[in-house]
Amino acid sequence: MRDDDTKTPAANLAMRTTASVRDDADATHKPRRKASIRASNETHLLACAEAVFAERGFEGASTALIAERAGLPKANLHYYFPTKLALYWRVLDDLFEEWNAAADTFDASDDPVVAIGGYVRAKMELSRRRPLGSKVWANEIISGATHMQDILLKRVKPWMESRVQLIERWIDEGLLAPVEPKTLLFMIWATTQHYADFEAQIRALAGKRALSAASFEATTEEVVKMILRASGARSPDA
Amino acid sequence: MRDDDTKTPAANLAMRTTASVRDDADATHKPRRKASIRASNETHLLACAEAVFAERGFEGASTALIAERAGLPKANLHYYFPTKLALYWRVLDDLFEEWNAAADTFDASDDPVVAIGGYVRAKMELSRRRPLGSKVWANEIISGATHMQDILLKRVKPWMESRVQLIERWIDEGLLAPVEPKTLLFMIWATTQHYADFEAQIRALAGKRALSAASFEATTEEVVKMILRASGARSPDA
DNA sequence: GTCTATAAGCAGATAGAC
DNA sequence: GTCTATCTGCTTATAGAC
Repeated sequence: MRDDDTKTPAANLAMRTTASVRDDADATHKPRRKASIRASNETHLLACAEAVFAERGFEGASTALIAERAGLPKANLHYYFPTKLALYWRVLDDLFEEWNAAADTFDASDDPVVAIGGYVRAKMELSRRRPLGSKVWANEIISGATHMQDILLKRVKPWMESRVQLIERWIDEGLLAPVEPKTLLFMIWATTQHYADFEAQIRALAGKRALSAASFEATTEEVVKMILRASGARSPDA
Repeated sequence: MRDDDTKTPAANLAMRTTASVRDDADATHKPRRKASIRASNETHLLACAEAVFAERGFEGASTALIAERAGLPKANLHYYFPTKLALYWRVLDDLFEEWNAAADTFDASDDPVVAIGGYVRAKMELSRRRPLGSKVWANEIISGATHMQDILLKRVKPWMESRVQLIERWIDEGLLAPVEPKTLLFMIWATTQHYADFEAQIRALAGKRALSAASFEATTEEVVKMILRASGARSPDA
């Protein structure tokens, strides 16, 4: 009944939303309580797993440490997630959902200044709100992205290709400088994710205050300005 | 006699250059041969260690795997490097030396177009030539930079602070847009290192040809152009 | 300087009582 | 659904013959 835990992240995406309500048809209150215990423990374990995978990578993370952080015996972790890999896949799934939500902001407007600016802000906000998730993603890619080929090829690549066409259209319309679209997208990803992934370096070099709420917002606007300048974006004439 | 292997990376920097010639005063040829065997084995082990640390992070890497890649018994690895941590520190040391060499290009000219453009090219070239090293560095920072505090605080921070002053001077002279200097430096690091660290993602999204020599050179010039535009750099009037 | 054998401990995963 | 005890194998590091 927990087959979904052993499938790849991409296969998992389709099934997961229905999983947490599968017992609700039952008449007694026991299944509902069980289901909510399950949901709450799974969520908690996923959050702790995200932190440990971020700090130590997949191979370096131990299920014992994840369970300890969650305040549960290691055997409970294996009750909810049969293998370390299944747990890891669930973490990657959740991260892609957030990535996907931010990606939507790219289509908020036909004005490249609004679209690109909004996307950069969304990615910066994601770095601020969920830096551990960004680190897990980065670790996975650095290690060769072996567990993410499905997500990259079936989800990220199609998104990128259609955004490349949109950028090329903007260039044709004279709303963007003649940039290589992929280079622009990579620059946006690299720069915004840097504030999550390289947090420790920024803290060491620029001091703790560099990551305070007010300072982070100012940095976000700096990044937006620089990316817009780099891309040569201008708003269409009204 | 191998005390240097157990010190921190920063302490190591000062001693290492003299270490490999310490037996040369000896009259017999034996010490020289021994020294060169040592040098060659150490170099080989360091290269293999860099690859394994890049793929799996510090905690995930095993000395057994490093030794196997080097074609040596594990005990030999421990003969040259007493602990896994000592080996890791030596790898980080070597990486910082390369980082430092690239950093020098920033001072090649008083013209911000030449200085910034040259630095971006040097960092891109480093990403192309030694992607594994960049990945080890990234892994270390993502994991909290616990083993790099010395290098960051004593070496990188002073360099950054003096470059920040240089950038502020350029802004005062009207040769750069009024950017936040640190944000510009972080954007340069993030964007250039992305081509090493996120190699697997680029390959999956843009295809293998994206990293061919000709294509990489074209991308480098794209990145240079975009960074220069982002910073609003212009050459001083002659 | 090389390498087999092994110590001491931690990893992922499971059995089975409660 | 929880948790102790345990299996099996891999981890870092060392001993000691050659």
